[in-house]
Amino acid sequence: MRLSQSLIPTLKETPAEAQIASHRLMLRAGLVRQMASGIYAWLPAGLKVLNKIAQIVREEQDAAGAQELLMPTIQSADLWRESGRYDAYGKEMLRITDRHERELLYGPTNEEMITAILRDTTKSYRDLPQIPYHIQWKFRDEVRPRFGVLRGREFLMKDAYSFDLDYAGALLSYKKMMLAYMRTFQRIGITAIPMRADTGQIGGDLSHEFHILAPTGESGVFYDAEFEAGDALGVGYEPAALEDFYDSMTTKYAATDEKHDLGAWAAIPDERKREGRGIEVGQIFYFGKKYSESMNYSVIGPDGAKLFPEMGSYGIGVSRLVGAIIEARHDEAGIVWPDAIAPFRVGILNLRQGDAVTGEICESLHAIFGADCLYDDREERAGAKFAEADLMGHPWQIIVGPRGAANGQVELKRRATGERFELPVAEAIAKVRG
RNA sequence: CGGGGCGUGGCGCAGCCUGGUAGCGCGCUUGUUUUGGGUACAAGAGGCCCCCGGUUCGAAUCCGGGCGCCCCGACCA
Repeated sequence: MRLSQSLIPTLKETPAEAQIASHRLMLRAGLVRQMASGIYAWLPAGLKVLNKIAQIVREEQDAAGAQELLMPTIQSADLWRESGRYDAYGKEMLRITDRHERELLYGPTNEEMITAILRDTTKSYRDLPQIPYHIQWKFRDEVRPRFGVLRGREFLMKDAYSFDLDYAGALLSYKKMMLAYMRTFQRIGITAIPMRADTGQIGGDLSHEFHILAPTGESGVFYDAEFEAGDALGVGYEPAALEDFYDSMTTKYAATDEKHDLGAWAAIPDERKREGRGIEVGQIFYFGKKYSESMNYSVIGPDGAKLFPEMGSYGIGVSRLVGAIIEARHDEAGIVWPDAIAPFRVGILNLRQGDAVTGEICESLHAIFGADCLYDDREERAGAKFAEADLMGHPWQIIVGPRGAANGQVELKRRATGERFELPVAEAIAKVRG
């Protein structure tokens, strides 16, 4: 992609409304534009990040045995009356009336709808277990939207729902999702820690929140340093491995300030105590038969008797993750994207636009990296290009100046560490490719 | 939902108190200059001053109403 032809409206100055780092940087780096309070348009670079995160989430959900589908954003009020949540949900739910005076709503979550779908399509115990999921926009009419996409009203969420025949099955689904989540966050390139949580609005009795560590996080978190060493990508879904993994996640201490237990905390050796701030980017729940019973969803068991499935639900805030990752990964100059989700893996900086030698090298690099690179081919000074590349946070920068170009050398800069290497073009390419 | 604040070119702001035909910096366009960390000079373009109503010879400015947005708190993927 050529920067001169792209729709990436970077800003030199910070818009007045943006208070926290991620919001400022998302606006300045041209990822989003606010369209209304808590409602954002995703511009090309922002959408690339969103899509890359969604793709990792999707791959890990699939690996855990979940199946993707897509439910609508608009739902019927009647569905919510079945579970009793239409009245219970309150003003956060955006209620809509159509031309025939039918009551609709913009979905804040999908337990009712997915239960209705399974109720219509699964009749026998042989049809379960199932873990359907989708990645869809949600709307919650927050009293006070803030922090950019971290607390928007419209947000993109992955929500999965598990349906099992009994408690043991439900617990297994829960454990699979826990592993899928840890694998997902690790692949994205951030540290996330599961913490025991209240079940809130959704109801139930087993739940974990996933917090990623960021100095500006909304909640205080306390955890055992051993979480930092975990490697979920090395864990598979075989029963024994899954069991061990789940135990290791749930027996170590981790809590938000709300649930902090001073007694248990005291038992941890001082050198393993970690305190910080966290941003919640996901939550998983087991809630049993709450919806299957209230919505009269049963399947016929092996003995011919009705059986109400055991359910759980599993959310990841995809759009929130974009903001949360930036909170965790930025410096004074701008964003420091993890490699896996950067909008562009590499930025190419032509320090002397119009020069035949630098131009030729840049064009060839551009041809090689294609959509994975952003070629700064603007008629700008070197300083401006450096500043924008740092702002946009490309993991790698290939800096092509007249000095080195004459000798076939370019400068490779690693955004995260600031390391620079003077290299022949071919070696720079190889290094970026890893 | 309680408390506070703000709406003036794309962005950041001044002007408003003490009405008199709108200004600064950045960005944008053109030219010259510069050429490795947001360059300098010059010439330009761009504004229903959030909306409606009122007061007045005259309203960005005063008065009334509305809408939008932000911040603090309570609440939340």
